[in-house]
Amino acid sequence: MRAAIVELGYRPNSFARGLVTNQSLVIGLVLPNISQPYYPEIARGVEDGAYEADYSVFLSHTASEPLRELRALERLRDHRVDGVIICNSRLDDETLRQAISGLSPVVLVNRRVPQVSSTVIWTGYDSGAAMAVEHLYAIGRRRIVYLGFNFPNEVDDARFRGYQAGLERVGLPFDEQLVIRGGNQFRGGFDAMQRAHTSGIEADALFATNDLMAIGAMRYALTHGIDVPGDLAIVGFGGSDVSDMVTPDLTTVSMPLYLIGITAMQELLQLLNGTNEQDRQLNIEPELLVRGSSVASMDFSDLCRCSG
Amino acid sequence: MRAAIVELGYRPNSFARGLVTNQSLVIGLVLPNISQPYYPEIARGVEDGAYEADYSVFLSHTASEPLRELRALERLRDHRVDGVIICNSRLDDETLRQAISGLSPVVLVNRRVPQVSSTVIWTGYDSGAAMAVEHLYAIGRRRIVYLGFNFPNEVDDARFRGYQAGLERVGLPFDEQLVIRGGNQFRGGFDAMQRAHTSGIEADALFATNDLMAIGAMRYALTHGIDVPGDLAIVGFGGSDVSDMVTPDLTTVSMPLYLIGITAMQELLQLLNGTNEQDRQLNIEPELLVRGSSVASMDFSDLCRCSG
DNA sequence: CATGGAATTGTGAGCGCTCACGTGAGCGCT
DNA sequence: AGCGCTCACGTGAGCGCTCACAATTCCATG
Repeated sequence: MRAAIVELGYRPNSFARGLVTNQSLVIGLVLPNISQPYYPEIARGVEDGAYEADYSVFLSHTASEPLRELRALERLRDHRVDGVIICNSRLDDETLRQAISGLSPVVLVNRRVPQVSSTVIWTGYDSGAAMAVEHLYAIGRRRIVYLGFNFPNEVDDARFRGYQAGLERVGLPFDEQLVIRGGNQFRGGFDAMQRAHTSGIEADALFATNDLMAIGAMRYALTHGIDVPGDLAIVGFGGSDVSDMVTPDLTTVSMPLYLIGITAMQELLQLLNGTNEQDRQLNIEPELLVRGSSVASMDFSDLCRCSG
Repeated sequence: MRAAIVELGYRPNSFARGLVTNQSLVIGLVLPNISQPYYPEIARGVEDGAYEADYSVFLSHTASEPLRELRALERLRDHRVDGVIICNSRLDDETLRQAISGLSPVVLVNRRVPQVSSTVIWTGYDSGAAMAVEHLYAIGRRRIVYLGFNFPNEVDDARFRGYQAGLERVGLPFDEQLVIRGGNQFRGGFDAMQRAHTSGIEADALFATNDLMAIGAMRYALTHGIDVPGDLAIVGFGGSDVSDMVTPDLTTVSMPLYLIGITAMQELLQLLNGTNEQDRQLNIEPELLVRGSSVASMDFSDLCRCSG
């Protein structure tokens, strides 16, 4: 009998099974842009966690458009997914609250919504930024620039608060003039640095809200006679792969993205099993990788983390 | 009546519908590693194509393990997906042939399997590599190193053949001594370049089989008194984001990854509609981005492609 | 040897949909 | 008015599974 099942290649029909059990063994992963840094690594964590637990994952890319995110969520509901992980939702609180309500177990990554029952995974953006400031202080820097986004963003705000908190902790005054802003890519960092430089800003360190902007700023500095880290120590945020391919290597606050992904998945599974109560909030702490852009160069091979 | 449907929030049950229609409006995307460069961009193309056509996509990451790929394919079959896109399959011909046979419409990306009915999307690795060689020849270089993988790989082979073809086309002799190999990451390129340098290789140009290795080699060169592009012109392959964040910017053969993804999806949709016959093979040609690592530096702002 | 209870096997309803079919209304024509 | 036609609508079977319950088997015990 059992042998016959194998021999005839019988495979249960998931539609029929789902129809009666009302579960699909599928979860949905919603993120703004799968081809932006960070997200692939989170997705990998989610995928690995799901694979272990015999779940499959729907990938929904929203192109950072709220409307598309909403449609994606609807589609997931129509497909009767068992749960959903939403990264950096672009929906406003009210819309998100409504969309979630029909979806049962939901894990939110890097987004907090009041009065919604869902687990939240939050990365220590604030503490990471404070860490960067303390590091720069520890190596003797006293005038630390904050390079942030030139548009409103919850995550950039959190890092900015962390920057301020870090200054306070080491006893440095906050100076509005040391805050510069630009687009969230390489070019944004380059241009912001250029404006700051030509307007004669006085600084000996720079903390950027993400790695690309830090690299852009570093590029400007190096091509305009500013030595890094001699004249200007630079720290980025993200821990992206690029950060150790530039010269000098970029000191960066590294987020454990894979861990975030797999944790989100595990939390979801526990919600599915009923092992966990709702409304948990988990903080995942980043880590400071000290490299050549903040500390005078050592032997290259000691710094290189690539395994080849 | 129609109003009542909307008002009561009725949504058809996809299980029941699937049970009778035998289609799921879902396709599977199988790839070795979602967090490696290139794949996210392909995935984005696939997702966008699917979204337009009201399809959802299952993401299956195989961690480059054949066994896991096989299990992923089985799971997709169990979920009754309507079609599958497989990128760079790690399965051997026979296993892949069997796995595919139960899956109906399949689009293979960067993998050709004899005697299997499936559409194949193939990137012009060979022609792209030849393009790189011709470019290096055009700027006066005559001793062009090939930096490849130190393990067997179909795609690296194709680029190597292209390199040889390029040499032949411009009338340069192939020299075994100019072929160096290493691991497929930054460190692999760095180390291979180091070995070549210490063993006293004579060369004025280098073509690497991917961007990371090219950047590794460039890093070694720059930190050991070899001027790039003065003494050594370097061309990479891939067109990854990193390539224009290093100094100097890396000349690279850029693959239209998004196009590959969306084309794969469109081919699959046509297979699903029966609009297309099986066994098509599509070639997608790469493009050479000439930048600072092969051509003496111009004003930086002209070279920067970032929009910020 | 009879009998109770556990273990195994068998049966059928129903999950929510689609699709084929049957019924009846509606229409234009003679 | 009567006929034949089309079209709208209602009805019911069946997709393949699970789960509750009935039927049967089997063994251990009095």
